[in-house]
Amino acid sequence: MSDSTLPEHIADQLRRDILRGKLPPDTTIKERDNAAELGVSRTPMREAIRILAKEGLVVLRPSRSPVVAQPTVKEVHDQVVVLLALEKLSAQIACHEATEADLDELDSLSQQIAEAYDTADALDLFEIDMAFHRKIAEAAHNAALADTHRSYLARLWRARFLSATMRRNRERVVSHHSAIMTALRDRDPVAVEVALDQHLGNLAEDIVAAMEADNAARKAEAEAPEGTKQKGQT
Amino acid sequence: MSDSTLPEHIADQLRRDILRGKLPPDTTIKERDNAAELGVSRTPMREAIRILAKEGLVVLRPSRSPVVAQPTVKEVHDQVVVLLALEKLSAQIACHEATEADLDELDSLSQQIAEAYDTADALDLFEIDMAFHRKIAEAAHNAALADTHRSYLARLWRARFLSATMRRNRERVVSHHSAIMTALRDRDPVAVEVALDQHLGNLAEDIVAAMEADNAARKAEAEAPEGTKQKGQT
DNA sequence: ATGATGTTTTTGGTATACCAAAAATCGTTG
DNA sequence: CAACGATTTTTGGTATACCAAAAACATCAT
Repeated sequence: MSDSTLPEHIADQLRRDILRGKLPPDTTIKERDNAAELGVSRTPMREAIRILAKEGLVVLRPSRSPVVAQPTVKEVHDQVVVLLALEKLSAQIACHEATEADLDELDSLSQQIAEAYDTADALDLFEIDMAFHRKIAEAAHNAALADTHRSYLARLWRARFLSATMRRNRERVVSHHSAIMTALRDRDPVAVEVALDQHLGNLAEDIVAAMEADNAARKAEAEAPEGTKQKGQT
Repeated sequence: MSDSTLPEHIADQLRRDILRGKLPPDTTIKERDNAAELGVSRTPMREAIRILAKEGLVVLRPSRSPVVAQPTVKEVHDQVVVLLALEKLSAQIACHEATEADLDELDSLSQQIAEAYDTADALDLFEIDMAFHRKIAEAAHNAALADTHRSYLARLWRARFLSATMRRNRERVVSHHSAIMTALRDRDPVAVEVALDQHLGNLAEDIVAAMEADNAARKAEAEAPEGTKQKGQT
């Protein structure tokens, strides 16, 4: 994923910090300070910020410091709807476009998830799961579709991560994945749509629940800071 | 559409030039020269180029001048597939989310097209048509969906324009639009899907035909250039 | 004390200068 | 004459300097 260009590196760095919660929502990203902190100039930092803005992770305000985006529940829900639609479309197209190699790779990924489910670290597991879904999009052999799907997957990283760590359910995930796989193997567009609806249909509400829990936790923490509440951050 | 920021203005300018064919595919966009030409500095020009790159209108190459993208027929076709899917999704959601005001606006746009079809300039007409389809996406009240849809609409501007100017068919367009409208008024997701399939289903092949014709024309011209080609590229 | 207003400071927007990598050109040599 | 290589030139990448708008702050008048 890491491009070799400096702004991409910076963007990757910031993205990680944002998605992992190190930079909580509403944190200002001052291009001067952040650039200095990373030992780079404002120009590439600026470009990196634009990349993240395009991804929806930070919001730009005219003549004001960009801030880490705080997506509302509705916004995330809306994005999940689009992600689901894109993935369903991908899977349908994949029914007549996927190569055997694609299906084998999907099998492999699905198997990896099943094997690693109990042993692996949640983060690693999550990466494999993302790879599985990304691969479905790629199996349609439609570059635009895969691109847009990947973009949504990335944008929803944090929300999906929250949801996934909250309710891990091995049986559900594994059986859903295998249902998707058999439908793809059968190249049956209807079955694949059903399977995906099943698997991702609850994703929206899971994510909503996870976000609300997270918001509540964050709010509680904000209201009871340890000791003195100094104004002014940094 | 015009944002008030300088890079956006530059991007708009370049986008027009590219989409209208003033900057044909494979033209290099040298940030120094182009910036000087517009009387701005390299920094905003650079940013503008990145915007267009994100939209797929120009391709960036490491340590090389960006060039105007020359999308292959397959690439455009793939994009049309996604656009169609997004618009169908929008319309389906709009069936239970659209307000009366949304529907009225759609009516108005659809009417404008019918009225202006024979009198208006093809470009104006096309703008209205784009507004109609964009409004469908907006009627779903899903910001992410509308955004992505708009991005595809913009990206396919040139291809759709080629296709539209090539085969103008008043009856077809008008009746299709009214079919879409009635389906939306009835808030009937199935009917709206049928109507959109009808309207946009042939779009893919229309565009393919138009692009092939355009490519042939361009190729013929390139093989018989009129006289001197000055200090150009390639 | 409070609100308005002027000043200072912060910060993003833009221009420009400098650098390094990659082409293209030209000269040299086998 | 061709092919290889050094040099020059082109061009994007990066750093920095300057500017303007907006927010924060302080001061003054009511």
